[in-house]
Amino acid sequence: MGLKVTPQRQLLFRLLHDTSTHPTADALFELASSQMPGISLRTVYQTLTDLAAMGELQSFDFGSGATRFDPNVDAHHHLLCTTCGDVADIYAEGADRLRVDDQHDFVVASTDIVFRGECGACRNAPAADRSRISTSSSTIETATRSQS
Amino acid sequence: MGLKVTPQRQLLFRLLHDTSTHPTADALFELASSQMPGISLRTVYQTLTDLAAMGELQSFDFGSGATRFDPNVDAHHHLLCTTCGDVADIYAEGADRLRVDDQHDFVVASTDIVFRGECGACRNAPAADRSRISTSSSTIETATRSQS
DNA sequence: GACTGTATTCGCATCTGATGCAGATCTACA
DNA sequence: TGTAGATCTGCATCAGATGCGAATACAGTC
Repeated sequence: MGLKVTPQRQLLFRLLHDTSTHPTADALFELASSQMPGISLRTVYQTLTDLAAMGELQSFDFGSGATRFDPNVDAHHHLLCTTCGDVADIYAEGADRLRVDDQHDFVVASTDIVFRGECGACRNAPAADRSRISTSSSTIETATRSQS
Repeated sequence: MGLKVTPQRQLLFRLLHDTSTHPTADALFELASSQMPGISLRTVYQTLTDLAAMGELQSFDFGSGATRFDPNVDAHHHLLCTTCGDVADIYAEGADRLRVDDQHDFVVASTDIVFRGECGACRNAPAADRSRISTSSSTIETATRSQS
């Protein structure tokens, strides 16, 4: 017995897979609300939590305060632009050769790698434009907060 | 003009450097309160924020919901035990050979690497002990919720 | 040692992200 | 179609974190 198919779940699943950003629950709620007025933020949280528990999503926290969700469940890593807050998936070269030295008695289950820096769009954008960028994507709100 | 030397700052600085764990603001507040009753949680947050801004501390968020602070400001990485929530510093072999492929137009400023898994203490601990320890990890709590 | 300007501390209010709960609603199966 | 049980929703609530203003304490000057 899997999860029941409800319009809310269908919508959220579709929205997640249609976006290349890594939206927060709140950003997803905004998106969903525009297509299904009345959907509850509580439902968004619940659905995301369920999907993550089922392994259909990965969830991350890049220190912005809000959890981000990623429908890409492959072993992959992330680029985080500290200017606009955008997150991109990446398969980093050399990641499989990382080692924890033996003096640490530790069994590694997974390895999270986050490259922080500046994306091309932000580097090329005039300073004046940057604020515009950071308010126009769905990840925005995180970006503006992190700059304060 | 640097920061003024106050007893609160001296205490917090000492506590941070005396501990090998990576305490949260709240944990540090508990510690500080035992040695300086009356110290304010607000002061702890303020001091940690100041020190981090000055580069005397690194702050991290491993997805537990609470920011952790680390007086080790060298370029280093972390082991996170998903059972007990403990964090250890590590200098991972191969980290300097990680590459972001050229197709990503991205300038890397820093690289965060977190190895998630189980520490020796938890692996060797009797099962009965684990539940006592395990309340601090958010990943666990997420997993258990999803089953309800 | 006393004085003074200013940084710091502290308590309270408040914000954001997230979750618990219970009643209303809806899905899926017989 | 009827029904059991899952799901949705709104509200209350929690934790971590921060803003603000008044009280306090530090550090430099005399």
